[in-house]
Amino acid sequence: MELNERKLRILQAIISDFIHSAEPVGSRTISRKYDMGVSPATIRNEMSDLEQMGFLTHPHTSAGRVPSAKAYRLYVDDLMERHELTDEAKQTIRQQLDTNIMEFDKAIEQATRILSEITNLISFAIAPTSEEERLKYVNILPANEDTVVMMIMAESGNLSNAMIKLRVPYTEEKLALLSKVITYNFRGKKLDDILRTDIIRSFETDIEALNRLAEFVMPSFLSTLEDILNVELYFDGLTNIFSIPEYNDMERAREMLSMVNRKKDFADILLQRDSGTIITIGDENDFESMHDCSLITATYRINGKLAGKLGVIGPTRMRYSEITSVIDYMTDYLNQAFQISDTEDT
Amino acid sequence: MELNERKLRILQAIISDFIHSAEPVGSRTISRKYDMGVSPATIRNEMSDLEQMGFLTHPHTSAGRVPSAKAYRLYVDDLMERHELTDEAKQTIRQQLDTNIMEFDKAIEQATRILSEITNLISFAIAPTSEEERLKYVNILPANEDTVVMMIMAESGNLSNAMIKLRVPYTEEKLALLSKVITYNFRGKKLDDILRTDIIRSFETDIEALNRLAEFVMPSFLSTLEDILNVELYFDGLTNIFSIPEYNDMERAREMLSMVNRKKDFADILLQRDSGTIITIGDENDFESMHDCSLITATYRINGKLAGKLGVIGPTRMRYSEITSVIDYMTDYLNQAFQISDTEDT
DNA sequence: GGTTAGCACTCACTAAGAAAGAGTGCTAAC
DNA sequence: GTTAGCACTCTTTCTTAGTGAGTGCTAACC
Repeated sequence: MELNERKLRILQAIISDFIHSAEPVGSRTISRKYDMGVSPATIRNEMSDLEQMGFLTHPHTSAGRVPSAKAYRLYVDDLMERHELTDEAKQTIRQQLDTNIMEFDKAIEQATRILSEITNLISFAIAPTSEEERLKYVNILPANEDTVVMMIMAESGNLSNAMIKLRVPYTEEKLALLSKVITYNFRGKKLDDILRTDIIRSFETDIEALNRLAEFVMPSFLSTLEDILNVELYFDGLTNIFSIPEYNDMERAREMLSMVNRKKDFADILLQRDSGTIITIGDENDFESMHDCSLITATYRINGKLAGKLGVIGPTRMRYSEITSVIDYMTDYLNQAFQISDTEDT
Repeated sequence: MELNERKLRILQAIISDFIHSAEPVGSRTISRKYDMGVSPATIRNEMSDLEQMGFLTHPHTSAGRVPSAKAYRLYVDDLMERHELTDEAKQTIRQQLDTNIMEFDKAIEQATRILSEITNLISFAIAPTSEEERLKYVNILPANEDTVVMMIMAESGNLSNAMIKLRVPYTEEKLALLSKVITYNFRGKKLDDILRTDIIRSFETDIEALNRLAEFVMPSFLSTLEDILNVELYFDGLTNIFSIPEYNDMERAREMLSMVNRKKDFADILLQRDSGTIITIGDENDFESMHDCSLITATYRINGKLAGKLGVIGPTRMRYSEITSVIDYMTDYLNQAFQISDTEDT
């Protein structure tokens, strides 16, 4: 059977109606609202064809039609019009994502927040995977009498701190010296590799007092490196679930949130996805538990290299067009903002 | 009417049964499970008295009894036995809260997580209010070619970073100098006061190049100070709401989460509370929307001065005894861990 | 041959009624 | 003061019937 012009128009009408109403769409609704120029009966015939072709389903005999994953796929690939963000929308995003005063992890967190606010879905972001991450320098500074703070800077600009409680006295000079020694030893090495070396052996200085300090500092150094390497996962808009009709059922809402709560698993799902803006709809998702969700992710880059992901998860019925536009705009913006050789002039 | 021995025993039985079952408790249940030595009829009479005294209510004529806020108050003040944490429980908490390698804000965040896991309720913490917070030093370090990172250390050990994108070239020496100048200018001053001064005027150096750098740095400096002063609010265990029978009703679950989502308001509620371990039950809470919740908060201190709060929110039916023990143990531990003159030897 | 009106049919949803079960409240006897 | 007995209340669950939205089929129409 052929997917002719009229069938496409009807399908499109059904999809956009359903996306907004969340109610199965009947033939009369279409003929009334979308001015097809044919009677409901004709539309019914077409709908019946579309159903046979796998684009529509029936919750039950006497209900209207609901788009299938296949229909959304067609819609996303061919039918939907590209949504252009208004200038105000763009400006709001830029303002709230003011990257001049943010480290990128804060910016990502903020992006997640904005995204859930705009889309009314659950949004998430995963920080860049940093297997290639290399150490830039370490800096140890005094905090209190018996506490120091260690800053670890990675080449990408990824930054992490640790407070370390020392059991030995220190002076600022010694800290500075120790920082230099550690930096000298490990600069330019992959964090991953540093973690794998037998650090206690590889690290040796002839200065006794420094070694004593290092004894306290090294464990924190390692665990902080681990922290940096751990993929950080951000979520926002979890309570939006209450305004999504698909999750009016307590059981489904719980299921959704518990899926999102198994952060390790969810991070794996994200890490496995290809780069670029990817939409997976319903059973296109590899995981059983996501068979009636859609997932949209896009990749952002820090300095053109490290890549993280930003996206939303929700019911298959979602406003794909607007949402992808927002996500794309945000990732574009982040890419620019965290480009190392950003030489634009303002 | 007098609250005699037997009435108290019955009340206690009802409360502990209801705390675990979440079902209205009938006279037969009490006589069967708690071996009162009297018949259900007698217990019914006593229950009727207790109801008249305001300790019990009736969802409807033919249901069992449910403790009122007044009953929980009595229970919390007089009836409940102090719950002693097991050594394993204590050890688990200590292990997970390993403060040797954490700044206090991470520790607080972690504490919130542990608390919700143990209690199966929604837990929260508010970072110390820092009106008295004073600047210790500022340190600006290179990050990338055109980006630097500014570290602001407060006297309490509160630490904050900002990445700053410069539009002018810099050298490490200049950054170090600028750090020193800023530190020199503002060291020991209240963050609050620094924010209020006309910073551009008050801050002047005769070195032209430095001024140019400062131009880019100062806005970030200020906004980071603001960040530190903003009370940070942590939540965890939000999805626990699905396993609490009181929130089986979608509407109530949403209400609960939306209350907790209005972070500003919720922070205000917390800030208004007295210090120490405070339990407010049902309509003892000032806010209408919290009239069927109980709130338990405890105060922790950083360096004996700055005080934040840690606690849980849930239905009035909660395991007060265990929960307060856990919270108290955690705050005690935090107090010790972040005591400035901690001289214990291990 | 495509289009349409007409109509029987399906199925979710709602309301109303009936039956069951848990628990109270009262009374009268112990 | 305590208890057994029993009527009564109210929720919960299960039926049953009615309603309405929407389909699917057929026969007529252009």
